[in-house]
Amino acid sequence: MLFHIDFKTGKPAYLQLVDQVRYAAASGALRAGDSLPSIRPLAEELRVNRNTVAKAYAELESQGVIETIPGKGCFLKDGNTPFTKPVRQKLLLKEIDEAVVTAHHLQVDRSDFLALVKERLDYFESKKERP
Amino acid sequence: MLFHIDFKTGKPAYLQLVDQVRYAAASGALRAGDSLPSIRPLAEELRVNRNTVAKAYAELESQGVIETIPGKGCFLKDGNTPFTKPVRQKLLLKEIDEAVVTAHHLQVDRSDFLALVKERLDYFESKKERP
DNA sequence: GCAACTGTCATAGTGTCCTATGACAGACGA
DNA sequence: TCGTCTGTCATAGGACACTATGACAGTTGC
Repeated sequence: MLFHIDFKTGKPAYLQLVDQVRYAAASGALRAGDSLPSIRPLAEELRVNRNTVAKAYAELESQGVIETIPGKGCFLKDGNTPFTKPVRQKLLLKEIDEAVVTAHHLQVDRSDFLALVKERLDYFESKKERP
Repeated sequence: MLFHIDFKTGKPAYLQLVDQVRYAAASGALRAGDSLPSIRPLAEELRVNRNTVAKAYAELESQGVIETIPGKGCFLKDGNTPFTKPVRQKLLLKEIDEAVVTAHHLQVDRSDFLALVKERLDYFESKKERP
């Protein structure tokens, strides 16, 4: 099974699912046009309410990650964002800054940090190439 | 004024303050041993309840960022974390992965992403050197 | 057309997060 | 010692987030 909910973390179930779908898309486990599991069976498998899954899918649609067609299902969109390059970079900066600040408090130095970043970029890239 | 609360974002006030103190520490605006603004005056300046500031400071203390001495005040700790290097790297991976996944969905490619990371690292480093 | 599937919406209950008020205890200086 | 500063704790109210239930609407295949 591709997705899993951890009820011990305190993080809302629907957000866990959102993250996992985003992760699956970024790592190539899901590709543009792929259909996502439909709401009711997935809810049953994850032991959550169907509306919890529906909320996750709604959030993903608002983020432009998936497209949902009532009566048919939900599908992964191709990655075209509606934002211009400067806007996209600005959105990214927020998350990068958080990581940089955390690195400072964890006393991870520049070279270690960069090595970690490259390692993760390589990891995602390798998974996309060999699905 | 060093800190500011934006009531429009929906993000809890105390978390905004936590982020700003962490940011200030990482950028060198606050240094080890510096005393933070005391709770009541800061609360008044930020137009929040004093317990909201207290909660932020409590959170920062639990993160090991500051040290609070009842009756005296709150002070920035030196950055020694209680974690071993592998543990610290693992904690960082979570945030790095989030940024990498977001970069994928925003279609920011590897070289642009790395450039942004280096730019931010440089930025924080320069601020630490010239306070 | 019917049955079984898809997602959607309105509603409600439960919990918890966030904030605020008031009273308390330690530290310091006049 | 007294006043005033520091942070702390207990409590409570209000808002909102999260989840759940039930009824609804579009799509597909028999």
